[in-house]
Amino acid sequence: MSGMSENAVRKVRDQIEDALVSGEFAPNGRLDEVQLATRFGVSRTPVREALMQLSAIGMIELRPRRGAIVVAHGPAQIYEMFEVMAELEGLAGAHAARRLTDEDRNSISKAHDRCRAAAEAADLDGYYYENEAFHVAIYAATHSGFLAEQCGALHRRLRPFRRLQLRVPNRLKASFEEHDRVTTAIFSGDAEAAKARLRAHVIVQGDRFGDLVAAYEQARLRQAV
Amino acid sequence: MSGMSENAVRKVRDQIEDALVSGEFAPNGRLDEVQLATRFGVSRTPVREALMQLSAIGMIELRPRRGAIVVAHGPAQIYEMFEVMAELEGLAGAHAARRLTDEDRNSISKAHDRCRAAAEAADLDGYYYENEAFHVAIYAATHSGFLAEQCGALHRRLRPFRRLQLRVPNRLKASFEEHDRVTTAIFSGDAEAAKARLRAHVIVQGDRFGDLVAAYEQARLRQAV
DNA sequence: AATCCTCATCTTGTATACAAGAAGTCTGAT
DNA sequence: ATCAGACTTCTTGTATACAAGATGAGGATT
Repeated sequence: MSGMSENAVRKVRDQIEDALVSGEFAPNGRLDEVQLATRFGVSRTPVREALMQLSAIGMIELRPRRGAIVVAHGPAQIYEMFEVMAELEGLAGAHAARRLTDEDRNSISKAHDRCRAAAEAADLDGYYYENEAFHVAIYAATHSGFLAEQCGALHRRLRPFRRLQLRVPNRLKASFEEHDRVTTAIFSGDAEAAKARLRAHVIVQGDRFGDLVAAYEQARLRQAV
Repeated sequence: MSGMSENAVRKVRDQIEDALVSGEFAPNGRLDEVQLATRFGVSRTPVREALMQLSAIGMIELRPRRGAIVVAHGPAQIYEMFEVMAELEGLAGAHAARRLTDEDRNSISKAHDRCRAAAEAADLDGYYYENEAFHVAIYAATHSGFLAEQCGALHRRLRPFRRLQLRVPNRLKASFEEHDRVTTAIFSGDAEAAKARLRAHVIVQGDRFGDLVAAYEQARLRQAV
C-alpha cells in the first residue's frame, strides 16, 4: 500500500511528537525504527524521515549508527529556551507595535477576547489553545515573514513546557493579565513597552522558574510509573 | 556499495549547500533527485534526506509531490534575517560578557587575532572562515547550549549572504574594527555594550543594506548568464 | 480553431531488500 | 573466577523496486 493518502511522514511525525509531548516516550529512551514503523503501519522510510525532522527541531537526538534518543531537558535547558524565546518575542512585539494594521489589531483583539473567555471559564485546554493563537497573531503583525517563522518554530518547540506552566495555580489568570498589558502596549504603538511586556510575559524567572521546574519534575515522576 | 564510509548524506548535503551558495543552483530552479543522485554517485535515498535537511534549514522549499525548488530571498527577506540574527547575537554578547571564563577569553582572543591577520593580509576567504570561528567562540562563551545552537543555526543559514557582504569594498577592514570593539566590550564584562556592539556589527542597516543588495543583485545577474 | 478530456510519461513517495557497523554474548585462556 | 577476544545478532544506512500523483501532449469534440 503505497502513496496512501497524501503524506504518511507528516502523520507519523505528528504522532511521534504527540507521544513525546505526552511523555509516553520518556527522556533518554531509545526510539526503534521498526517498532515505530509497525506501530504506525508504515515502512521504515517515512519513520526515518519523521525522525530526522524531529531531530532538526531538536526534540530528539540522532546519533550516527546509534539510533534516536529522546533528549532530556533539564531545568537549565528549559530556562535557556524560554530566554531565547523571550528575546524573539520582544522583537516581535516591538515590530508589531510599530507596524500594526487594522487587520492585525482586529485579529489580536479577537484572540485576546477568546483568551479572556477561556481564562474566566478556567478552561485550561481552551486557554492553552487560544494563547497560541494570540501569540501567532502577534507574529503575523510583525510583517516579517522570517521573524514570524522563527518565532513559530520556537513556540512549537516549547509547547510541551508551556503546557506544564499553565498547570501552576493562578498562572492562567496571571497570564491573561500579562496579555492585557501586552495588547495595550502594542495597540498604543509603544514599541519599547511592547517589547518589555512580552519579554516579561514569556521569560520564566524567579518564582515562575521554580514553579515550572516543580511541575516538570512532577510530570516526569508521574511518567516514571 | 552500501554504508560506504560513514555518512553519505552529510557529504551530499554539504555539496548541495555549496552549489546553492556558489549560485550554481539558481533561485527558483528545480532540483531533480535522480539528477543529484547520479551527480554525487549515490542513490536517491541520501539525496532525499539531504534535501529535507536543507528544507528544514530553509535553503530550499519542498513542495509535496512537486519536488524541491531553491528559495529566492529578496532584499526584504535578507534584511529580516539579519535583523533576527542581530537580536540573538546581541543576547549572546551580553551573556558572554557576564559569564566569560578564562578559556572563553582565550579562544575569543585567538580567533580575533586570526581575524586580524586575515584582515591585514586582505585575505577574503581566510577572513570569511576566521570570522565564523570568532562568532562561534562568542556563542560558546554564552554557556547557554540552546542559545549557542540557535545562533549557530541562523549563522549557518546566513552564510551565503555574509560571503556576499565581504565583497563590498572596505567591508573587511570595517568588520574587523567592529570585532575589536565587540571584544573589548565582552572582555570588560560590559553586557550592555557587548549587546549593542554585536547588534551593530551584525545588522545590515543604511548604506550596508544597499551595498548588500547591490552585491546580491550582481551575483544573481552573473549567474543568470 | 479552440478547448477539454484522456492518456502516457515523468517524478515523487513508500516499501523492501541488502550491506555494514555496533553491541551483547559466549567461550577460552590466564 | 575473571577478563579478553571473537562471533552472532540486531539495528542503522543505502540501494532498488514499485505505486500513485502530477504534468504535458495529443486527439476529439464543439
